[in-house]
Amino acid sequence: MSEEKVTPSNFIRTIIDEHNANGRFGGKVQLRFPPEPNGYLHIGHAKSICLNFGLAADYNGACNLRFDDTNPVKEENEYVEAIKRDIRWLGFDWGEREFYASDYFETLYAYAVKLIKKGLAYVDDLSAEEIRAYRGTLKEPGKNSPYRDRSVEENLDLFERMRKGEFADGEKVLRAKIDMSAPNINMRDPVMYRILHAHHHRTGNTWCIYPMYDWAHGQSDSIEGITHSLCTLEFEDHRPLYDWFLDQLEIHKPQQIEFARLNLTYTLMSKRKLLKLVKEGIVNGWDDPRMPTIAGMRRRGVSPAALRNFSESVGVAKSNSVVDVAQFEFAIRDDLNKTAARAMAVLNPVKLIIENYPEGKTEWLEADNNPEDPSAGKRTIPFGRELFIEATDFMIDPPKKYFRLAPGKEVRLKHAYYVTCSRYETNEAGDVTVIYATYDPATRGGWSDDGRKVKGTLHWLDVRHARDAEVRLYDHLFTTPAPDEARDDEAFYAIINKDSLRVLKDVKVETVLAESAPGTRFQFLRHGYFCADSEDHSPEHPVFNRTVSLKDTWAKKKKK
RNA sequence: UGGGGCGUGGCCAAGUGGUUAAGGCAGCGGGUUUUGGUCCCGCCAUUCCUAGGUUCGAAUCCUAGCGCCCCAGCCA
Repeated sequence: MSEEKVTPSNFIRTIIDEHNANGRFGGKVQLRFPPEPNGYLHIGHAKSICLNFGLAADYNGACNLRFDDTNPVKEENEYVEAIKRDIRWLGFDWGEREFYASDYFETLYAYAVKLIKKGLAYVDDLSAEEIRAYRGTLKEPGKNSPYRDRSVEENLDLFERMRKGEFADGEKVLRAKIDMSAPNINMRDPVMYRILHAHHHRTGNTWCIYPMYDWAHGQSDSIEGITHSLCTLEFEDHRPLYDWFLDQLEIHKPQQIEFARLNLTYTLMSKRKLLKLVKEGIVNGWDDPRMPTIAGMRRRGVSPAALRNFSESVGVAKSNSVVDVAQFEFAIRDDLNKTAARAMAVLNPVKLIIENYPEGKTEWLEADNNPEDPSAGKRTIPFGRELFIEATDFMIDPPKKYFRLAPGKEVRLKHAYYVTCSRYETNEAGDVTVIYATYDPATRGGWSDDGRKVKGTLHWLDVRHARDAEVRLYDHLFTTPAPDEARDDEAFYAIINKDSLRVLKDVKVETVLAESAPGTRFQFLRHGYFCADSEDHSPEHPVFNRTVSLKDTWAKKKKK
C-alpha cells in the first residue's frame, strides 16, 4: 500500500529550497520551537510545533525545544513540564536538544558588554514613563535620553553594578544605541536589560538583571545555530532589530520567517484570556475538555494524529485568517473513524420489551468492533427480552421519512433482530415509559434474505447487562464565532456559552465501555466519538467525554 | 507618504506571464450501506480587492486607488 503523503508546498518551503540551492546555510536546516513557560500550549502552538518539527524531519534537519524563559515573574516549572508532556504526546521528539534562554544569560551578558565597548549600548537612568515619553509616537520621532552619551567606561561600570544588585528594580536599564528617530519604533534604542530582583525557576537568585525577549531571542537562535527562525507575523517589525544585533555582534545570523498564527472560530487563543478562564473557574483547569489547550484536547479525546493532520490541512501563509472549527472537527472524525472501536451506549434510556421473546433467555450475538478495520476483531454482546433503547429513537406520531421506531413500524436492532413496535405506555405527563415490540426470529444477526426493506437501525442494550455511566457532552465555550472580539469583561462574560457542558447521569453502556482504561477512545454507535475520562473514569463509575458528535444529516433535515 | 504586512469561492489555500484558476472544509444533489456514520459520484470562482495600463496572452508585470491586520511593555 503506497500511501504517498502529499505535502502541499508553502512559502517557507520555497525559501528553504532557495537557501539549499544557493548554499546559504550549506544545506543545513535547523529549527526550533521556542515557548515561554508561562502557560499551557494550545492548538495554535500545535500548528507551530507540527510546522517546525515537520519541516526539520522533511529536510533532514533537527528541531530544538527552547524555553524562552527571560521573564522570571511570569514563568514556572509547572509550565515547562506541561509543555514537554504536550509536545511528546503530539508525537515529537527533541532528543537531547532541550535548551533554555536562561542557559545563555552569561553569554548574553558578555555580548552586551561587547556592544557597550563598541559604543552601541548604554545605561539609562530614565524611568519607565520617561522612556515612553522620549520614544515619541508612531508618527513623530523620539528624542535622545540625556544619558545616551555616557562614556564606555561609565557604562561598563554601571552595567556591572546593575548585575551586582546595587540598584533597585526599575532604577536603570541597558539600552541599545541605535536611532531615536527611526520610523520603526523597535529601533528607537530598545531596552536590552531591566533590573528584576526576582527568583527565576532555573537560575534562582543568581541574576537580578534579565534580558528582554528582543535582546535574547535572536542571540539564542544564533548560539544554537538555527538556520530558519519561524515566528508569527507581529515579529516582522522586530526582524531589523534582531539582524542589527547579530550584525554588530558579528555572529551567526539565522533567517527569520514570519507566518500567520492559527485562529479558529468559536475559539479563544489568547494565553491571557485562557488564563482568565482558568483563574476564575469558568472552566475546570487548563485541561478542561472545553479548552483549546493541547491538554484539554487530549482529555477530551482528540488524537495526536487528528491534531497533526489538522495542522497540515490548514496550510501556512502570511494572511491573517480564521479557520472554521468544522475543519478541525472533520480532522478528528476522519482519524477516529479509522481507529476508534465501536460500542453501544444509550444516552437517554427507555425500555423496550420484546413480547414474543422468552423470559430469562440470553443470546450472545457477534458484533464488529470496527467496520472500517477488520483487524479490530469482534466481540459478543448479550441480548434478551428487556432492552434499553434511545428515547429519541421512538415517536408516537412520526413525520414522513422517519425511519426509526413508531407504532406498527419495523426497525433493525444492530447486530440482533428486526423488531416491530406493537404498543407503548405513557405516564400522566404523556412521556413514553415502555415500548413493546415483537421480534422476527428469522432475522438473527440483523438480516433477512427476503428482500424486506428496513431502513432504520437502532442501538440497544440488554437491561440485565447494561452498566450505568456518566457522560459529559461538550459544546463550544463561546456563543459567538469570534470570541476574541469581546473588548471588555462585560462583553466577555456575555458570550460565554452557559451550556458548554451538559452532564448525563443516567446513561447505560456496554461492559467493554465500563471496563475500558482511562483515556480510551470509542465511537458510541450513532452518537459520536467519546473518550473514557483520564481523571474520573473507573469501572465502578464510568465517565465519558464526548470528543465530537457524528455528522447528523437527519438532524439537519429536521431543521428545515 | 510614520513603519511593517496582507487582500484568490461561505472558511482555509495552491498558483511566480500561456492550466478549463489545484486541493481540503462547509453546502447542495444522487448512489452504496446492519451506524440517517463511513465510502462513492456529481454540482459549487468566465474570475483572482477596484480602476487603468503593458502584452498576441495577466491572479501573476506596471501605475493609482480601496480595504484589513500589526507596532508607541522595563511582556513574549
